[in-house]
Amino acid sequence: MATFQSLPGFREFYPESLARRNHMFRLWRQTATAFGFAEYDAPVLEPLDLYRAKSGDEIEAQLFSFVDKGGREVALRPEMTPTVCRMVGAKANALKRPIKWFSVAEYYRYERAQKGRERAFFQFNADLFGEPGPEAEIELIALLVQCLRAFGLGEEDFFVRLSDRNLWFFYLEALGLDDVRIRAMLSAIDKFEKLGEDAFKSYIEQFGPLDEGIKAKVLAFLEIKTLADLEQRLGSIAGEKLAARLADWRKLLGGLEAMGLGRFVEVDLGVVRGLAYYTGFVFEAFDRKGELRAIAGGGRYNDLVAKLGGPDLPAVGFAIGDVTLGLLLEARGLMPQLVQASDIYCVVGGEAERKAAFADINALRAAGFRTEYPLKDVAFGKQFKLAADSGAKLALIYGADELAKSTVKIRDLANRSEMEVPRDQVLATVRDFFAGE
RNA sequence: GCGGCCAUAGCUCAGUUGGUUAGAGCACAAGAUUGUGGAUCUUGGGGUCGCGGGUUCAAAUCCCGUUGGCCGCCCCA
Repeated sequence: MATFQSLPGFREFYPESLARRNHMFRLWRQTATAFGFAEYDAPVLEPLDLYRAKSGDEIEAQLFSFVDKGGREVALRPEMTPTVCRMVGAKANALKRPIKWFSVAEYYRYERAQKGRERAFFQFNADLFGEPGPEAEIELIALLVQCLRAFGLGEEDFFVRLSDRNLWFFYLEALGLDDVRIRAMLSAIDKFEKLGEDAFKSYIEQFGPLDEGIKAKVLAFLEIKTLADLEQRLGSIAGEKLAARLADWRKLLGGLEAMGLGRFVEVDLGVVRGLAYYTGFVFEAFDRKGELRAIAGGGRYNDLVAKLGGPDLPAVGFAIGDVTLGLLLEARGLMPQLVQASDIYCVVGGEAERKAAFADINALRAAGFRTEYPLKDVAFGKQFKLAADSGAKLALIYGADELAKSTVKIRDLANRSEMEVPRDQVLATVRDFFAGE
């Protein structure tokens, strides 16, 4: 038992788990690149004020923050959004629109670790700046869906819940609620699933009694499951803002439908997303069985770039975490067993044969073939077992017989066939073999 | 930050009402096996029983504290 343990919520990645992590990173990068997003990176340590400015003082309790030796208040980044807003804001005028960026990075939050939640975790982050219309949401939700489908997850495994803070705002406004009550209502709606209908009804009266008719209308709004439902509910309510919003909804869902992704997206106005700075569409991805916490979340944040000192720049973004997605992939058997398989295993007889093998081993490795050999003398029989264990496709046999003839025996470990080639043709023969694979 | 359950080998676990030197399977290593395969058999290494204190002639076992894990609450950017 180790005297020194790793800190709570911080994971150590042994080769097998690092391979799984890299598997995720690889598919995320591949997918984002295919969507035309460019990768960037940024500092792990930031001024504490960056997060205070974005999320308020309460955020500090959830941060790994401290005073550095220069007396600066700093924090390990808990998310990428403020950083990327600063970066984009600083060069907004020089960047081609739309700005489509992504990153894969580690984040740190001082929270109690739970299933699906660690104190240090990785996120895939994608953001699109400079496009105010729902075209941006189409692009991002399509990317989100594809980032999950790339692992082999299907519509039976996950779905995206789509909501809209603007729609709520305009709707509640049309129902006659003032600004303060609208905000209270949004926070209540966020808790609706947990509270249940009765607790919800009393919760929303914390700023005073509320007309039963309004309560009923809010609850009915939460029932909405499709665009047709939404159009029907809003049909009786006049208002330019609501009409424009409805047009955006049609465009967004129509676009996703046209991409063939309609079956992955559900209208669910119960999604409001926390304290957030979100200003329009918001969305979250969940596993279908509802066993895990959110796989991904995001939305529009049109005010944040300006709030952090940049120009007015509309933006939409989302993040996928590695922890919950990892759990889902494990549960669905979609996390491949990524063993480090060799290409070639060299079976060596003794010291003289080893020296002969070394020259070839180095040449094979320089040519990019993953080549292994026993570091110390091992019985021949055991070496073939080691060769099989290594996952190598070929065994190169350097024995006394071969050395005498200046040849090497090459064994195809899959079909157990063997051939003998002159030493100077080993590399060429191996190249041919792997080229033909 | 709050509450519940848990902690024995790298992993999964056994360990009787407190009683000799804490065990098994898997994994790892060596041998059987000096030229051909994921097998088998034999052997071996590996433990401050999470850590600290207490009760006792005697503690893996009982008590207290602490650290860590899992689950839930708060939060979830």
